[in-house]
Amino acid sequence: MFKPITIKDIAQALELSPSTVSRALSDSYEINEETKKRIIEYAEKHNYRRNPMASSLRHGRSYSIGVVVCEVANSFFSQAIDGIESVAYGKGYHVIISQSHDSYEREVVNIQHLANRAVDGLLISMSAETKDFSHIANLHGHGLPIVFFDRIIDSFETHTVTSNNREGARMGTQSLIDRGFRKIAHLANAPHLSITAERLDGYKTALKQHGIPLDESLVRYCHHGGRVQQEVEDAVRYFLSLDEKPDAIFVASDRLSMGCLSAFNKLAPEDEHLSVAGFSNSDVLDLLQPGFTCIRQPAFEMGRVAMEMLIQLIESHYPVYEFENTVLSTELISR
Amino acid sequence: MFKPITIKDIAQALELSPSTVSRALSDSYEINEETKKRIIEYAEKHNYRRNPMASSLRHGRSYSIGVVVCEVANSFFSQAIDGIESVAYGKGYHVIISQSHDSYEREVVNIQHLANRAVDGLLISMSAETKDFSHIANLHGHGLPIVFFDRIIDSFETHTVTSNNREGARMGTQSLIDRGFRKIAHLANAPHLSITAERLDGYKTALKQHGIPLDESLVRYCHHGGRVQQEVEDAVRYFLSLDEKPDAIFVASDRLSMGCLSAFNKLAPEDEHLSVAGFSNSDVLDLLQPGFTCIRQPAFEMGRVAMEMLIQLIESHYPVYEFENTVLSTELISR
DNA sequence: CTGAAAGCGCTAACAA
DNA sequence: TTGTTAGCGCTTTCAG
Repeated sequence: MFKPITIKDIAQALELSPSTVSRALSDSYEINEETKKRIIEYAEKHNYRRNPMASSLRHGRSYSIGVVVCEVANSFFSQAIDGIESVAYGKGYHVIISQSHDSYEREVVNIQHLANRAVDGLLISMSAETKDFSHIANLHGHGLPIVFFDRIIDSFETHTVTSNNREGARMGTQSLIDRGFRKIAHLANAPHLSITAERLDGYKTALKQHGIPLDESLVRYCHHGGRVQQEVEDAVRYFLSLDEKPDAIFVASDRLSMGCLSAFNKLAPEDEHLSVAGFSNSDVLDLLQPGFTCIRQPAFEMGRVAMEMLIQLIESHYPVYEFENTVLSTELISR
Repeated sequence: MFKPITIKDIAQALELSPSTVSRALSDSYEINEETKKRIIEYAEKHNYRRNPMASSLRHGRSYSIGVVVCEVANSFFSQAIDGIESVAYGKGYHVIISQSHDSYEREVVNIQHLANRAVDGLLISMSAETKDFSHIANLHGHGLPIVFFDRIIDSFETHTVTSNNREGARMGTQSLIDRGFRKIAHLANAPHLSITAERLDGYKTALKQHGIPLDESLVRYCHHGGRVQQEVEDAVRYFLSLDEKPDAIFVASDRLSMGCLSAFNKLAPEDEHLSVAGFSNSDVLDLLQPGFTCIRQPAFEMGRVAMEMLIQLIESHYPVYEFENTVLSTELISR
């Protein structure tokens, strides 16, 4: 049905060889200006576009990269994707987004799908469920360039980009302490995510710095990262059921913050109040909950940096042995 | 660097011809079960994957489709994408998502980028800015299968999927009327979008049915679809400045609803109240604004149907001349 | 400055 | 049941 014009067609029409046309179209210096002009004009007139598949096959490169995130309907990730795209387009790369929905199984399928040469490299933020990394190890072992961002794993020798989760969590928790709260709960993400441990650590540090003893019963994990609202509700209900209720909560993520606020609205009695601070890149949350103090990650920047690192890996002609672990700083937005 | 195993490698190792291997791997009936087993085992052991580029080049098909939406960080579109993916994966298609950010220019670039054989077909929801369709007309004219969904244009002979915007808007407006409001404003999307006209129409119908005269000054458009918060604030400020302020607003979209609620929070005096109803597929909005009545579109279903139609176009061996304009129904969620 | 030819990996006639 | 061959569209030596 859809039969685009090829280099051969142009060559025939202009009575030249395909190689000449190819060269002219990539603006080779060894082609007569006159001829070049003729070719380019003809190509434009018949709106020729290079067949990317043939080109890729020839080069052994697809000029596209795969991004694996848990979901795109998430301010943090969509901002990161914008950052990725901003670099990718500039360097002539395509971006293929794929969502794991925080399911291990889907993550495996998607990565497999992307991997075999359909992409030149992978930008991965781990799913909340993933504990076994062999699907990635395999590809990485065969030399597929991979950069991890945000939810990283350190069992691989490669570049990573994260934000300063410890410091962010510390600042967030401290902001609650500064407002006079002492019984501060922590609503955490899935336990085996890198960000979960780091943020928990920051929370603990803040408590320690102010001589507040850590109460393990005030820390609750959400194994599905809040994707299942039920688990958030369970956690909030648990907090509300305690003899000594917490007077504030420090929440580990965007989605959890939303879940937490809405669960609280639903479960708590009218007159009950609870102060919440947490990680969030959501404008909506800002807008609708003016009192909400949040830790903002430089998501766009993170995407940008990750993509730049990936391109560096892809385009390097020698194997790379030195890896960077970039840590960007977070920002406290309090009101 | 990354050098995956090819059919030729397998053939060599097993002392067979590439074609035999190829056939075995696509489970051809004409290959000896014994040989087939050997080949498949070897392939699995060395985890062979078919090079999609070569395969595509050969078939003249990429088995991937492009999706063009304004943004993914939007409940409606991310749900629609989930619907699209659910069908696509089942049928062996890849989904390449690209965001126009409601900019005409980016839409043109993205579509160009996707079009030339990198994809077998396109699923498009128009950007708010787009008035000129020649970039699409061109491709469509050359036979590239295209299905429009949600924000459609009817200057093309092809399938479309929308929801019943008129009826949704009518129900939403009526719900406000039922609650006793008479001065109902309408915060509309960009004027040249199909959905804008339809929703405006539904709003008018509801007013008419209840004998409320239409006051044109109560209708305000957002030319950037609410992407620029300023324009939403301007509209809200305008409503608040009227001598006869509206007592309710019917809002045309997700993003506008958020913008509107937050602008109102920001601009209106404490004691001022305003009832809002509007189109929205956002869970967050539901959660944080319990009083918000919304019109929900079957986004997932819309994606599903659009993708099925597209596959039908792609896989049809004859030119298709009969086109369907599917309209799915919307749902009123009131509280 | 231009052309001929080979080959990226895969598949499908055609032959055997 | 298996092999041979040609070619998808593009690029790049190598040879004029």
